Parts: sequence; structure tokens; C-alpha cells
Amino acid sequence: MRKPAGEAARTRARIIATAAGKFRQDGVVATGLNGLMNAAGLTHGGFYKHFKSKDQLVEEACGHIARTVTSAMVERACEAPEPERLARFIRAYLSSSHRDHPETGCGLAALGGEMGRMQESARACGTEAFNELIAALAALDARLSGPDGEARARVIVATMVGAMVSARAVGDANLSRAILKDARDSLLRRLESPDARAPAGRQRERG
Amino acid sequence: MRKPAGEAARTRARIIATAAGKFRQDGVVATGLNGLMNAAGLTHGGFYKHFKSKDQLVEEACGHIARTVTSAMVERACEAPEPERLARFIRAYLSSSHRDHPETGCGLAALGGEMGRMQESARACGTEAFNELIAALAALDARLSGPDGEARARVIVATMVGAMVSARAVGDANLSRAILKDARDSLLRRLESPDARAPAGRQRERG
DNA sequence: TGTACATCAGTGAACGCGCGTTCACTGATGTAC
DNA sequence: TGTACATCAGTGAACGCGCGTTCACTGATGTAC
Repeated sequence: MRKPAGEAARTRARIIATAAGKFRQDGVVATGLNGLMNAAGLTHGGFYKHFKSKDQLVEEACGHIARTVTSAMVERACEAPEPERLARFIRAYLSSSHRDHPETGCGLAALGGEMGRMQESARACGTEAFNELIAALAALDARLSGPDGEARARVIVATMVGAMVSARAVGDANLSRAILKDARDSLLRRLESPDARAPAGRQRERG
Repeated sequence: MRKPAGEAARTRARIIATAAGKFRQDGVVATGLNGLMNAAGLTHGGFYKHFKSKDQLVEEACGHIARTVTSAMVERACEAPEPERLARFIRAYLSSSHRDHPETGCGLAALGGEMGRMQESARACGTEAFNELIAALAALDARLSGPDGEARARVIVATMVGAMVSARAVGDANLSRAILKDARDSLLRRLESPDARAPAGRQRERG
């Protein structure tokens, strides 16, 4: 049955949003189109009225995640007065609630491993997600802009992503908590110290 | 046809080693038992002479990875004189050759995302892999033992894992190189600075 | 040492199942007159 | 405004395929005498 004008676009957006959640929750490969369409309130047959393949949905969903998650976290951080914003962002990222809710969380932490195995067109979303985080840090704290600042920001992002991946991967609840806490403390301490400016990186590169 | 005594155990070990490579390369869910057994030089039917299910193999392969990778990297680092060992370990972990060869690399970086979705019995391997890395850092540099040292070690591990996951996930080759380089420089710089000792972590914990 | 038999690692066909994908069909909506 | 027709989002059966798993069978090896 034909749908009212504009509803097709809304349905399409709903499929993408549902996929963005299920992919982060269960993984891309482990998520079937049948269950996905049911979760979106549809039957599987209609999928190809909106996407030409699962691969296309994967790309669009990953792009959606890259474009929405970080900016939502930034918005919440910006409810705080300016000098506290970056700390609030770091605490929110490295929280146990983020760890326990991958379906609404950082795409790199939830899907970074799978993204590394995808073709280049999908890995562009990885670049986008990473750059969104870098831009967010720069927007929240001016010390993280400029070449040196961006280098520091990349280390902060790596630490946050790795702490989240590790905290989810380990079975030991105490260890999981310690990983998040130590990363939080370390990042916040480095921000507060007056000599937080990084010297220029060295040239040594080992293959 | 019956095999000579002891060969069954060797075959079993070969299947586990093959799985350990393919799981890290292609992901656990995306790796089929048929292709896996062929890669091990066998046909698929024999699989259940060695394992009661794919799940059992996954657990054994993840345990194998956790127990072998880090110690191999430590051994190579120990070829250097003692004060350089930790730096060599960090450079080896954060190298582009590690990035480009997940099949022989760190299990947390390659499978951390998938491990987070597995049942508790498999996530015990995540704990093991993480603890192996912590123990390796302590063995390579005494400043990383004891409660404060272990907290610092956890942050180093988180940064290494996150840098590797991110470097693999992004499509932009320059960004990927920068992520590894910045993480390397940051970790090595912090090691070299005389005030590398961390103060006790604060108590603040946000859910 | 030689023979007869039991063992069991490995083979390959077959199982049901869910996957991604295709397709004929439906029927409410939008459009033309 | 009312009628006739075209559109197309969504349905549900069906496709071939590879998945994890099972099983009857093979045949070289180990064991018993």
C-alpha cells in the first residue's frame, strides 16, 4: 500500500537508526536484516525499497553514528560552564553507563574492530568518527586545537577508545571499573597540570 | 584412518593456531568452520573429533592468543638492554606492521569488540589478555609494578589498544600513521620524564 | 615375530536453519481529468 | 468536488547459499594373543 508523501524518508531514517543501534549492540556481521527490519516495525521484504544492499545500509548507519554520537555528547558537556566542559566530556565517555550501553555509544569503541575489516568506503566512516572526536575536543578546550593540540587530542581519543574497548572486553568487573577510572584520572590530571603543552613529536618511525 | 599416537593432539593444536589467526584477521562471527578446517589442511567433518562446538574453539583460541602474543612481544623486547626494553615493547606494539598484521597481533585490539559481546566464559580470556599486558609492562619496567604502577600500566595498555583499534578503523592512511606516532611519542615521553610517578587516583566515580 | 581385531582421527554426504536477495502482489495515496 | 488510473512502500513466499552440526563410513595404527 502506498504511503503518504514524506513517510518513505521517515521509514528509511528509522531503519538506519535501528541499524545503528543493533550494529553497535550485536556487531554488523551478527545482525540479520530480518531481525533488523522487525525491530524497525517492518517485514524484511521491504528492505530493498530503501537500500540496494546490506553493505549500503552498513555505510549509512556507520555514517549516522559518526555524525550523531559525538555531537550529542558535546551538547551535554556544553551544559557545564566552559572550563569544566572537557572534563565532563571525558567523564561521560569513560562512564560505566557508556560501557553498558554500546547501542547508543561511540561507534569507534563498539565497531572499530569490524570497521578495520571493511572496505575503504566504510572505513571512511571510521575516519569521520575519529575526526568528529578530535573536533569535539578542540571545541571543548582551545588547548587541543592547532597541530600540537591535535596530536594531544589524538592520544586522548586513543586512550578513551582503548579504555572503553578493554573495559567491555574483560570479564572481571573490578578490572573493568579500574580501567575506566584510571583512564579518567590520567586524562583529567594531564589536563589540569600547567605544563600540559606537548613538545613537538620526534621523527623516529618504526615499521 | 587412525593416526599415530600424539598426532591428534598436534592436529588439535594446529586447528587452534589456525583459528587464532583467522579470528583476528576476519572476526569470530565471520569465520566459518569449513574454511577454517581447510586452512588447517583438513575437512570440516573432523572438527567435532576435537571440539564439542564452535564456542569451545572460540574460547580455546582466545585463550591461546592471550597466552602467546604478549609473551612473544616481551621476549623480543628483552633482546634489548634493560633500560630500553619498555620503549621497544611500546614501539613494537604501536608499529605499522602490527597494525597491518592483526592475524598475529594483540587479541584485545583485534577482537576486543567481539569479546565484549561474548558470554562470560569467553570474556575471561579478555581479562587474561589484559592482565598479560599489565604483567608484561611490570616485567619490563619496575616503575609499572605496585598499585600506582599498575594503574599507570592500565592507562598505557588502554592507550595502545585504542590507538591500534583506531589506526585500523580509519581509512585515511595519514591519520592512521599519526594516531600511532602520537600515541608512541606520548607514552615514551611520559616514561622518560623524571616525574613519571602518578599520584594516587581520586575517588570520584560517575555512573 | 605374525596374525586378528579394536580403535579412532579424518572423510564427505546430509541435516535444518537463517542469511541476503528477489519477486509477484496489495492497496492506500497522489495525480489527471 | 468526484471519478479513474498510476504510483510505489510494504508484504510474504521463495531463491540459492553457507552456516554449525551429525553421522555412517574408511583405513592406518595400536593392542592382544
